[in-house]
Amino acid sequence: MADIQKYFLHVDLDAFFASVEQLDHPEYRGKPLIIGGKPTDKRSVVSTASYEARKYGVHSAMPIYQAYKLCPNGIFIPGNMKRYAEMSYRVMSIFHDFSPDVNQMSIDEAFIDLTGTEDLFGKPEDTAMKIKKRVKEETGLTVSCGLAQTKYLAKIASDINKPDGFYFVKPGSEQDFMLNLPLKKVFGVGKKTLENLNSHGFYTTRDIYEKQIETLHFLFGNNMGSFLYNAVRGLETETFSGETKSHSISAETTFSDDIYDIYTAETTILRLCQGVMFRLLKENGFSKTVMIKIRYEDFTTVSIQEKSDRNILTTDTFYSIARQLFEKKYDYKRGIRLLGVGFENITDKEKDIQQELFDDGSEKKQAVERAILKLEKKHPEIKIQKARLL
DNA sequence: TCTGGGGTCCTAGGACCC
DNA sequence: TCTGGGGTCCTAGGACCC
Repeated sequence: MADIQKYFLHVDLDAFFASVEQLDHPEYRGKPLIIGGKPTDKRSVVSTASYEARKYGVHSAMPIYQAYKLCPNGIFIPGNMKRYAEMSYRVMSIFHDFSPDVNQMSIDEAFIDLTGTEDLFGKPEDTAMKIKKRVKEETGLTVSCGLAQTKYLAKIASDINKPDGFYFVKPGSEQDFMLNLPLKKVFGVGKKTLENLNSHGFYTTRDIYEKQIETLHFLFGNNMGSFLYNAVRGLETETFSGETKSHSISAETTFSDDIYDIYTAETTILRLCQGVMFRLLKENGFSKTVMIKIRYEDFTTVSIQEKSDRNILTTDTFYSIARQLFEKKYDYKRGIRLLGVGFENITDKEKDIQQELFDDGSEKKQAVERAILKLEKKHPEIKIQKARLL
């Protein structure tokens, strides 16, 4: 039997937050709509811009005040995550009707494994069309799809014909596809890597293709070198291979004006700790590692983490460690722009039971108490009490 | 015109051990 | 007393993505 042809569809909701708002508010339709904050917000950035707003040059991650300059007649709103999550759920549910293997990557995108679904739904490119149609009919939203034999190529392909787009990287055309792709569209090549590539005379994917792997290793390191070597040949498979090694939960906040007083800093840390602790409990996670992050007025960012010998189970403990770390790290002469806290290396309950057996304090405490009992039996004249009861 | 918030992964250096 | 070479683990910082 020949190898089964694998097919992955990457589906991306077009200008998701803005599109939901335009659905919910007819008065926003056909107008430049910017989700992110009010034009007067000092340090907000654009979360999503409607396609009408993009015509003015507004795009994601742009400071709001800059978007306002480019598009003073735009409608600026803060957004409503609860509503977007609800719509996202509805769309993802549709995907599940077409494959048991749906891999949600974020609120607005997912991979759907269409391998072996031909008997049920027909050719994968037809299935892609059916999915687009159903999403449109049932939610009013449009999606852009990329179809390919690897997730990596499907991901890049979904970006080719946005919005309401579809692109199929046909089996056998993978390398051609990559060699015709602008370098900045290569997923995983960001601003810094692009600059680095340019500085070594690489301006196209073909420039990379023409070099030996040893050269790429030497110039960009083994990892990046191999990644680039494979990517331009359409052979990259590591990027979305799954199996995340670690998990973390964090929260951070940027102050509208830099702060200089410890009291505000500590109050903020407490508030952030409460939120993060709540989220950890909600997902039944356990963590021993607390992290805090400080961004100073000049945008330099430092962080420090500490692994405790037991799981952090209460906000009190979490906060007390976070505050200690803050005091240890904080350079008190400098203004603070951002504070963040988080848990790292989160594990689930089952996995953690093993560790609990030997480093949860309860065993030690028990051992100590047993020792005390023994001692008291032997020497009835000695009375041992906990320090706090004396 | 100074640059959000929530994540994951990679790298480089130091500690520690053999 | 001037010193090798791995291997592994940990930490801080940074690149990248949505």
